[in-house]
Amino acid sequence: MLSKKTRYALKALVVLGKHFGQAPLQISRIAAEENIPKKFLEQILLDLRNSGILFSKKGSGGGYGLVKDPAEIFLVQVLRLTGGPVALLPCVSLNFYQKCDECINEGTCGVRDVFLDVRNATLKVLSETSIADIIKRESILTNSVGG
Amino acid sequence: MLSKKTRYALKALVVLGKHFGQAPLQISRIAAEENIPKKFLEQILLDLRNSGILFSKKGSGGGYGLVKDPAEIFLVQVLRLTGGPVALLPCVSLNFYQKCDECINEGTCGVRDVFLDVRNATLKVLSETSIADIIKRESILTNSVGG
DNA sequence: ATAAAGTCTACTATTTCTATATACTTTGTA
DNA sequence: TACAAAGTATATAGAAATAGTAGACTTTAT
Repeated sequence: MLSKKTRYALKALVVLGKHFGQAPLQISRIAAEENIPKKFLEQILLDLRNSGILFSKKGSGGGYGLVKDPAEIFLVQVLRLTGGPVALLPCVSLNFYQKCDECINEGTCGVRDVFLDVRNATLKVLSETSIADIIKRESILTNSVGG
Repeated sequence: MLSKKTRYALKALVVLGKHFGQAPLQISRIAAEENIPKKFLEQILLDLRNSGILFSKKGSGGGYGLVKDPAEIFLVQVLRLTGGPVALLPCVSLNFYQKCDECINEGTCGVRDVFLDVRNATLKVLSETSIADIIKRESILTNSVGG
């Protein structure tokens, strides 16, 4: 499962994506709009800023905005920045690799081999989908409900 | 990430799969072979027995064995029995569905929509792969290293 | 009878996650 | 220039999940 941190980050980026190119948005506004605890969101957005995908502006009229076009922010990146797991086993992770404590021979481990396939399948979706795609999907879902 | 419980369960089932049709295997032997804490493994195997995929035999000469052919035990099932997550979001899980606390409209949530795709991709691999497949992969990996 | 195995329940320790608190800095504007 | 609006930074607390351990009990083969 994704952590709440990752989920909140995705939701916030979607909101920010909808306002790309406009004036920065305040944390409190995003928090209210997406039902996210404000103080928690502060930390998350700060992280995202420090990793370079958001800019911020202090003081009155300040807030956060996307540095890049939402079409260029892919979900893998967000998961990785917020520490969310892509792989289901540490020994199969590209960015957070760790040997499994109990494992005797990683090179011949059949379990590992299958979860490499799982990781690749997951990664394909997450690395092909951007924040802009999520926004598109939302508008499709909204319109198809409406009529 | 999979829990250790799930990992240990998979490893144990692979060992048991290799001995399918033969005399039952002792917990202590599986634990030793796979570097799994014995007491922890006891609980896990007991769970798997109570859910019907293993049989057990008490007393001297006792132990555990697979009820079904390893070719008929698929990884999805093991993950679900051991509580491991398949979906990355609760609102997208088939067997452990939960509404996301913060979510305002599930039906039009773009994040959810993407993670439905992710779930389907993952599920495809996990529901097509059996314990027997893992054993096959292991022998392929072992032989390709050997020569 | 005894020893080898599994059964069952409870408990504890550790870690990770989620959230909150507090004090500080920058910036716009009255 | 004071003040308020915003983000910055770090620490800490609380909660939940995970991992592992302990101990007493039951069944079965010899």
